[in-house]
Amino acid sequence: MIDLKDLRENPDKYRDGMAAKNYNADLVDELLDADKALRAVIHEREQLTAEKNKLSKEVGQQIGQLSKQLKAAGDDEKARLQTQIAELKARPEAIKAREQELADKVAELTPKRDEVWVLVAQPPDPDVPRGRSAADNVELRTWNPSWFDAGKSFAENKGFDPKSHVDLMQALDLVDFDRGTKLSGARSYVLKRDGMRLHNAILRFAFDTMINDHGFVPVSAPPLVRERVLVGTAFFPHGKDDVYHIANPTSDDGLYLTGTGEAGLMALHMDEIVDVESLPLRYTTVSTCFRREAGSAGKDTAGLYRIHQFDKVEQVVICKADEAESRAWHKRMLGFVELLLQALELPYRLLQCCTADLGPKNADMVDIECWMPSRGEIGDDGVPSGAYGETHSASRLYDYQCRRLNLRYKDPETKSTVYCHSLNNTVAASPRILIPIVEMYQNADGSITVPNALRPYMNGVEKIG
RNA sequence: GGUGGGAUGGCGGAGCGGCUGAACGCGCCGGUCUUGAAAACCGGUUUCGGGCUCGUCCCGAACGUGGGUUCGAAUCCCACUCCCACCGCCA
Repeated sequence: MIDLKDLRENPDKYRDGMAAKNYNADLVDELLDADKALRAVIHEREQLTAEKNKLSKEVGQQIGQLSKQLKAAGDDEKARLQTQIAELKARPEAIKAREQELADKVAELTPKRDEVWVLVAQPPDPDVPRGRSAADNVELRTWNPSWFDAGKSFAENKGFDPKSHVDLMQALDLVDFDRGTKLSGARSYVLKRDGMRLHNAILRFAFDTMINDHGFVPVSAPPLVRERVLVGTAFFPHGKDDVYHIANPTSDDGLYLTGTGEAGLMALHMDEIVDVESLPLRYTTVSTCFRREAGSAGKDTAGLYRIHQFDKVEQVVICKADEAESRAWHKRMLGFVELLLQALELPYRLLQCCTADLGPKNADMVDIECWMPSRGEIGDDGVPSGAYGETHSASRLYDYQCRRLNLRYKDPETKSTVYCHSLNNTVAASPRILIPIVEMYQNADGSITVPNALRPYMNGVEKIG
């Protein structure tokens, strides 16, 4: 949700922001018009109400007195009192009629304004590269473990051609797609044996680093939430198609399954004025995430890349409304993930998302992509080139989300209540991250070496298969 | 699924037609006292909207949300949303 005051003062910033994100910029002017119309009506009504109140104070008590007298009065006095009361009542009653008209108008115009308001996106920051599509994202930097030279092919690095995670894991009975589909349809899977253990190991490792190394507060929040939560966290209305709605044939509890732990973590303090001393709030959670993947039909249908349900360790930071602090946290949160991926010795790159790839709520977003040998173009020899695949996404939202969530703190300097800033980033999403792990750690014989960092979480197992 | 109770400021909690933007307590801020602190005492401390002579300024509105009654509603009536308790059912 954007700041309407700022919109009135800098409409071009929002028009341009919408255009940069490939959204309909006309919505900005629709919002301006709706805002203007509503305010005009509110202003007139408020003035009338004020006048009415003033009159009440002046003549209201008199009317009360006269009404009492009327009851006790004799016939001749009755007529006089009645006239007097009628005269006194005339003005407030005239106001009332007009006031009612205006109140009706407010009731009509407010939802109209709100409907457009939630659709206007946060403008991208000026330093975010402008682009037309994800193809215009900019690589910031890459990292590779000592044993992997990114300039060479997988075979040149390891002495054999890579198998895909699907082939590797199926051969070792770590995953069962057929039975997953039997139970839950397309994009479903069953993890088994050390496949399930590896999945758990990465989640536990990621969760632990956030708690033990970076001081985040571990949380378990409901993944089943009210609509209010998803509107507040800005997943609705834009992303409504991608969310599962839970309902019975006979009743609808109005609950939705969250697509990320971010929703629950951010909504924890919805409608609160948090103590400024408690900021920045740093939360981490591990939760199952549900996504309908509407609109991605036919994309990444094979394997564990794009699935309806997965588990994710997520980090969020809620801090003071300070751009420098917000930006610093963004960098730090990316750093936490880099440490994790380096501990896992997975090649990755940081990708600055361009304006077109941002999503409505973000001012800035940096993705982290891990190298996945099975992705990319398939060569003449039938071997895929390998490619980076998105595993993490770090968003900087300023107060856009907290404004919707009505999440504020009292600034001791200015003594005013201000909306917090919020940020979020993946720590580890599995099983997607099993793809680079399994594929990078595969051996010529089809076995999979367990990354050092995960062995404590696998009861010391060093190799699968 | 059934039956009750409730929703008031940062928090707790009064008020139950005009004197209430709202008692009282806690918290917080400032002051007095003190070498300093605590205690005590005194004063202050809601949010939202609008205005311009942008000032620690003026005006207005708001007691879950929306409507109604009334000259006047936190207070009465209706609907909705949410919370709580008990019973049943399930674990």
